[in-house]
Amino acid sequence: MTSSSSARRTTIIDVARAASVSRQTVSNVINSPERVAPETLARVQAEIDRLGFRPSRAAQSLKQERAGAWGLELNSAGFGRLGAILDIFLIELTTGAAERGSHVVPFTAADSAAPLPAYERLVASRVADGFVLTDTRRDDPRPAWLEAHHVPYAAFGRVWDDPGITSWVDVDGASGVEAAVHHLAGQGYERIGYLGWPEGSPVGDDRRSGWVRATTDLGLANPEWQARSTQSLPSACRAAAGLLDLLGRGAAIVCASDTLALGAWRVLLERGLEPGVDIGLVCFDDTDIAEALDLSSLHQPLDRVADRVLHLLATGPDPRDPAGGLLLPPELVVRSSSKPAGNRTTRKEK
Amino acid sequence: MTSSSSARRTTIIDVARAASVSRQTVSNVINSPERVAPETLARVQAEIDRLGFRPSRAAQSLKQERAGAWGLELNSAGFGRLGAILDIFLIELTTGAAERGSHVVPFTAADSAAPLPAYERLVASRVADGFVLTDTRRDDPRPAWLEAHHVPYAAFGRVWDDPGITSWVDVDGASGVEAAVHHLAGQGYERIGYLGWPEGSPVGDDRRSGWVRATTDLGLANPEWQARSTQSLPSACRAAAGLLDLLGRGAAIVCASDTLALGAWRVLLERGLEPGVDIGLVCFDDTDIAEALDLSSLHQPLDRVADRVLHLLATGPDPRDPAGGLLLPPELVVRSSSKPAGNRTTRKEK
DNA sequence: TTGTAGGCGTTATCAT
DNA sequence: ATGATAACGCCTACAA
Repeated sequence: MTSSSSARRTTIIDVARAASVSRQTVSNVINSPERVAPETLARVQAEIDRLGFRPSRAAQSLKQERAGAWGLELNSAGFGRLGAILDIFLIELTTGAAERGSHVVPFTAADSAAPLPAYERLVASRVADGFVLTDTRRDDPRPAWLEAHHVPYAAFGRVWDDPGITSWVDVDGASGVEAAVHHLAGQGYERIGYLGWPEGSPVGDDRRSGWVRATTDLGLANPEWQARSTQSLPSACRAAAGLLDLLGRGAAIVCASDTLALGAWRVLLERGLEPGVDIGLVCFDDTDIAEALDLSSLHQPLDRVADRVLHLLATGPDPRDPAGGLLLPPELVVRSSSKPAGNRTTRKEK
Repeated sequence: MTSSSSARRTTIIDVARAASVSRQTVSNVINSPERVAPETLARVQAEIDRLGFRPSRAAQSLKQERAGAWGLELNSAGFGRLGAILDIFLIELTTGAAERGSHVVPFTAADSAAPLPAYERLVASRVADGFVLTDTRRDDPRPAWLEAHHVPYAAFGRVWDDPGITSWVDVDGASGVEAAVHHLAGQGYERIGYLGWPEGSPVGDDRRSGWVRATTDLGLANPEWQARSTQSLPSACRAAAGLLDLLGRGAAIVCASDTLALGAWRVLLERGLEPGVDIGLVCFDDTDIAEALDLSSLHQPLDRVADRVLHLLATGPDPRDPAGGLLLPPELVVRSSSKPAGNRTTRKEK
């Protein structure tokens, strides 16, 4: 960095002087160009460009009584990192906010189990006009608090506690898994198992329900063909091994996450089976791992989620959408791990 | 979200009225408590707490002519995501900034190859007082531009072009790899190879130099025992396979990244070799993958990097540090992939 | 120790 | 079409 300089940035007054108009006219050129004579407009605009003038955000905020920023709690799940999904979501959100003339202000709560003080600070100091919530959970204290304090918010993830709340967007895990199952069935697989998380997680249960629905619809249902595992690799390997014992070769597995898929992938390797040849594999969340392992996976449309969240923040919940928030379907990215089942007769040549 | 309310937030005047003092006294209570009579202080403080008053950030910024925020370009490498390192760095930076009364303002450049307009906007509108740079590269236009415009900045990553610039912090890749080699040698490994990136990347070359130095120091040097690969898994697998052919069982490999390690890990599995038993493995960047695969890896001290970056921003480059920025050593996290070489005689029982 | 005055840069309102 | 005035909330300097 450099010595903090003395050179004051140019203000609206500098522009006004340079263009020989009042500062109000400069303001009009920026905010209501239609009220300014074309000739004046051009002259002032030229000075604005020449001097590189931009209104001070602080002065605007003060005058307009809005910060022009949305707060985003990082680490609201308490993992100390965003993870592959929120990582990308943050970028989409930041870009989308900029397109709408706003900023994103990330913050962390000292105690992720009791985050409200952090929200309160930002509201009280008027740093954020509202919030984007992520990692919503059952008994999440945030929506109720924000409602009570009349603070705008929109959630990436369902607001579970109150069906009356519609200011959320989520990815439709059930329909995603459903699509994956249909895809695998279309590739010729007839035994399609599910490797998911332990019961009780809303996201996990949602995804599993897609497997139940799709296999039932297709007449391929078998409640035995599933296993549950936490997000640790050893656990995933154990679960995948058990599931593979049940399913046998020529079957397919849909995994609730890429970590689970990594476990399954490892077991396949240990057994000399090749994904997409001996066993079909599709996982959720199109992360680095899925890409690296060339696994078919369900890609979350995070750009659209971010767009919708910003829209909700800007306009409030859509009254045409009274029954609930918006569910966006993930997109299946087909890679080599779900090649047509016919391929499995051909042995791999590596 | 809720209807944007009419309830105006409490201001310093509300507090002044409630406590029957002038607004100036309230200001003093907050900014110079020592100049206020204890009794008055308590009374005013009580009202501040009761009303939940916090100074408006916009008004403060306007008056103090500083935004109280540091800009952070997301996606400056153009990948569309932060990645495992910047993900955590962002959280550390956000937390550290909050401790110092500032915020982090993330932003993206429309064209990550020509990011300066985005920086210029933030400076001109006084949204950010300075910037944290990441993904610094050779011929990076940002440091020079920021210097020229007297905008404070500090980089996570060396500023390569100008050795006179000392406002950066980086992780010492060379010494990290060196430590890894010494660790492996201490575990009894005698053939220690290196799986790195193609020549020409500053970060990669730096890490490789640690391998050269350590193996030379230990008398274990063999320039043949290395392979180069891009960050794609197939490429990593090919390179790892070739390296393993050279090294044979009982050797160890240090990898420049976790993706490369994933490739090596895969090849081991395919050959029925177990990491930490038949082949020692250490990788850089202690990411999810390293954790999931139980690989020993070099953990970057991102909390300290963030702390130092914020310190640099607050105070300017340290004049006691005229020779360059600060290199922090990564910490070796030992997991099962670098168990003592003696273990390799015992066959795995799984 | 406390209070008063002025201004940071902008925009809305109301004149001209 | 353009300009003057006031106000957003706070803080620094100075006055009492």
